[in-house]
Amino acid sequence: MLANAVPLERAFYERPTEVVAAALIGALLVVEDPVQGTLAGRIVETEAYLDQKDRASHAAPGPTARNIVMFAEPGRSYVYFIYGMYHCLNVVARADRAAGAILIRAVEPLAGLETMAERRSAATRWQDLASGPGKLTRAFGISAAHHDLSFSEPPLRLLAAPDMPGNPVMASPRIGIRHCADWPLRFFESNNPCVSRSMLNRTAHLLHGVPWSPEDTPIVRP
DNA sequence: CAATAGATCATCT
DNA sequence: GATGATCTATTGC
Repeated sequence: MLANAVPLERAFYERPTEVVAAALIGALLVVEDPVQGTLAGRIVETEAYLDQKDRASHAAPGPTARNIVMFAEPGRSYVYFIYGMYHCLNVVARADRAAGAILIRAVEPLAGLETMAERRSAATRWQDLASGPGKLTRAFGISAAHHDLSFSEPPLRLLAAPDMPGNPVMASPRIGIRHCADWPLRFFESNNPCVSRSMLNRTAHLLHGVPWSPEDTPIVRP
């Protein structure tokens, strides 16, 4: 599967952030570990973080030392450290020259499961090796060393979704934020056991056509 | 099941 | 000095 997979090209990332976030569902994340070899997973959950009008986004205050890559070249990584303990992996993407990034929240492990299991001893089933943004970076060994790298060459690669049947994509509010908590910018594959938390008890809906964006505005904005 | 506490630090006010 | 795009263990129904 990995042998025939094609890297995502620049045009893929140069679209509205929420469109790219939805389109990443089903794509393959591949990380070359210098010691353990190839680790791979199929993306099953993402969240879009927009520009200054999105108060939940790191880009909201405008460019700073930490978030500057969100304003820079699409198709590169934005890795940050949070809660004194975890790293989060983002993909820079947007249509204009504003800012935007997509948090990779969960993947379905495909290769390197033994390495992931060693690093994620708390996981009791393979579906939970990377079923959350912090779990994923721990399983894949992603750290600050992976910040601001291209996704088009090792050690970080994003490959187009293989021509495989996948379940429908759904949208819901983002998780773990205070501001703009109603914006439906979380995307996940329905009925996939590798999606983080429970998708129940949350208002999720099937994604028809392009994802919602703030300009559409039926949602109550703070 | 659901709710909560604690770990732990880079970043920004 | 407070905050946070989290995870895990533990407690209580």
